[in-house]
Amino acid sequence: MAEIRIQLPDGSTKTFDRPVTPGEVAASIGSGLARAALAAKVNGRVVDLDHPITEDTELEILTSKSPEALEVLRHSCTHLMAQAVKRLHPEAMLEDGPPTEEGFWYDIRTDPPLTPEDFPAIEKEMRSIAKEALPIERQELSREEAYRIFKERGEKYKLDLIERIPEDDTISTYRQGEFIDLCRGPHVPHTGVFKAFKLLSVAGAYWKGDAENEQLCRIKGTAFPTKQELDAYLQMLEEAKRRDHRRVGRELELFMHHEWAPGEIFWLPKGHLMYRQLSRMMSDLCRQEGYDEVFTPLLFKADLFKVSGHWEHYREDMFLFDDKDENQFALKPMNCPSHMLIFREKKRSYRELPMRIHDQGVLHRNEASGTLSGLTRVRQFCQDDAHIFLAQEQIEDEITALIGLVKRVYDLFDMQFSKVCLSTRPESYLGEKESWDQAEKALSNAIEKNQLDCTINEGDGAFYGPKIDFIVRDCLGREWQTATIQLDYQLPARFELKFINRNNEEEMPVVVHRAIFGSFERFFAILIEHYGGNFPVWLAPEQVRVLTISEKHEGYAQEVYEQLQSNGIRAEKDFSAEKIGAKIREGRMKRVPYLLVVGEKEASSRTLSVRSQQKGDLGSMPLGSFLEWINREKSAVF
RNA sequence: GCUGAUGUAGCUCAGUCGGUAGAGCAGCGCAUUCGUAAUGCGCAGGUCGCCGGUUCGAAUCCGGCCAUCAGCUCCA
Repeated sequence: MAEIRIQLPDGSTKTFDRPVTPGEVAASIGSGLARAALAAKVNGRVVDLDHPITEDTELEILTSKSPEALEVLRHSCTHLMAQAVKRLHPEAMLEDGPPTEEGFWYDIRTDPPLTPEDFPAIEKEMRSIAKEALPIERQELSREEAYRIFKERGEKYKLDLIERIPEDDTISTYRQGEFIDLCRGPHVPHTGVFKAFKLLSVAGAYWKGDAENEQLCRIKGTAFPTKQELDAYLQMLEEAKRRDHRRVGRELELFMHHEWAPGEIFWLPKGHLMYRQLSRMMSDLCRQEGYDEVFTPLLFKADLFKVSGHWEHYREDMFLFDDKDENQFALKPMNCPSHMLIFREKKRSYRELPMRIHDQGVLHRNEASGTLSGLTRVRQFCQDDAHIFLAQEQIEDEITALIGLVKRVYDLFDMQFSKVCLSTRPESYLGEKESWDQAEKALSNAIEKNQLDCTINEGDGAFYGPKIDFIVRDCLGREWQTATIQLDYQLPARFELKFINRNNEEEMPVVVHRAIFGSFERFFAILIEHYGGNFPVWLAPEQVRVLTISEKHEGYAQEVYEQLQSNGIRAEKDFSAEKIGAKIREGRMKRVPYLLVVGEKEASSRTLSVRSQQKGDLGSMPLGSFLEWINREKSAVF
């Protein structure tokens, strides 16, 4: 028999005179490695440790330190959990359980549904299975055999999964003790490797992601190679909760909700001030970028939406009602139709293009009650919305500039996109295939020019045009769409828009829908979590707080306070009878960027002791120097 | 909208077996005048989400509704 040469990552080679498994290779290198091994990478593919190697290969033994092994560990942990659930609830039916970025989940049908109260028992059973150190064995089998096994076990969801496996794919199962699961693997070698896992939540999930189907229990959990890593992760989750915009919003009195206005926001003085700052910043920016700002009606006769297509495609999400004369009215869910009317109001020339209209108007969408959440999903909101009317050949330059603008704005807040997606022509689309191709090309060229790392969502565009979406994460890792750039051939056609081109002919413009923040509400939420409430000075509702050591210094402190006020600084004062430690604590908890301590020393030398929220005690300085300092920070954006 | 959970003072949360409501913080008052994350004492504060039912009696048990939370479907 020919020798098998196995090349290891350090460049060394091992030869064997018979087929081997990665586990055996690991053992031949050292018993420590064999113990630490969770999986292996053979010619770049992650496989089980008992995967047979019959020819020359490149091999890497994966231990808990590699990200691929972590994924395998978590995937295997779904089986551990499923086995535990089956032991405790033999009637449970399993669907699917993949690893995720932060852990794993498994969709399971039980009757009654599982609740968090079941977690301790399941975790206990999981620990006991881990203790049993059951070997995990792969078996490849025929479709019929697989079908028979899961039919016998009453696993109807597994049968459906088998039917959905493509013809020529290998079907495999993994067995550990009495438990068997349909799975392509790979998996860890035995259940003894699980040292640190935790079940986190349970929620409903529609079977096959279809709202028409029954719901299964999605149990989410996470697993790590060591207890320390698990604890660190759980602590990180706790800290993320402290940054949650709903919590910070309440603590800092930025906004509130009331059960009589579900999905709507009461902006309290401090939050409203910040909202206005953001709004003003965006208005200024848009003006600089050649946009004209407008404000348009909130309430329209249904006729408008019949023309725009919203009546047909969006009515379910709109607030509708009749006036006294029984005309049907709707609150606008988007600004685009009004902007079409503005464009159409008079004859337009090619000289006006690109014509850019910015609108921060109030929008209402009747979102399903279960989707509402804090500031991220609301029923009334404003966007930094704009529509750009342009000629087909202007698309690429305009989009290139737009992407640049989006990047500039997010840089300003030190924010990064977790994803940028280009969504292309869907199966059912409107307009000419040629103009779609051209538009998609223009978008991808613009993306390239801006060196954006972009995922292509084939066929995921809107029916009216392709689009680029910008996604950011909140503190809990959930993804939200914020900025968006969408091309539209549909609305110009429906509203019969035209302009007179260079050749004195009528030509239809293309419309670009774009938003940079997306909605102010959602962007606000993400900003809060991004900064953890520690806003930059230009945005902070209270920029400075003057604290007195004792009431003897109130005279001077008042003078300082008035000077700050007259210099346009948003200052507050705390002249209460508390000790300075308590006042500092209070000011820190309210995230005031600068606390100015005024006592005997400061009063006699006419200075201030400055304490920065970010940098701590900065020592004392004259008021003039502080004003200079804070004004520089304040103008960081404007 | 769907599944599950939750709803007690402004906030965070106790409240056992069904017997009529409790803490800390915040607030208010008084004392303290203090040097960089909590001074002390006192007072006040509740239609136990709402409606109905069971019961001699309901925060507690049952039903309906509302809201919130975790997800799902959908979306900025």
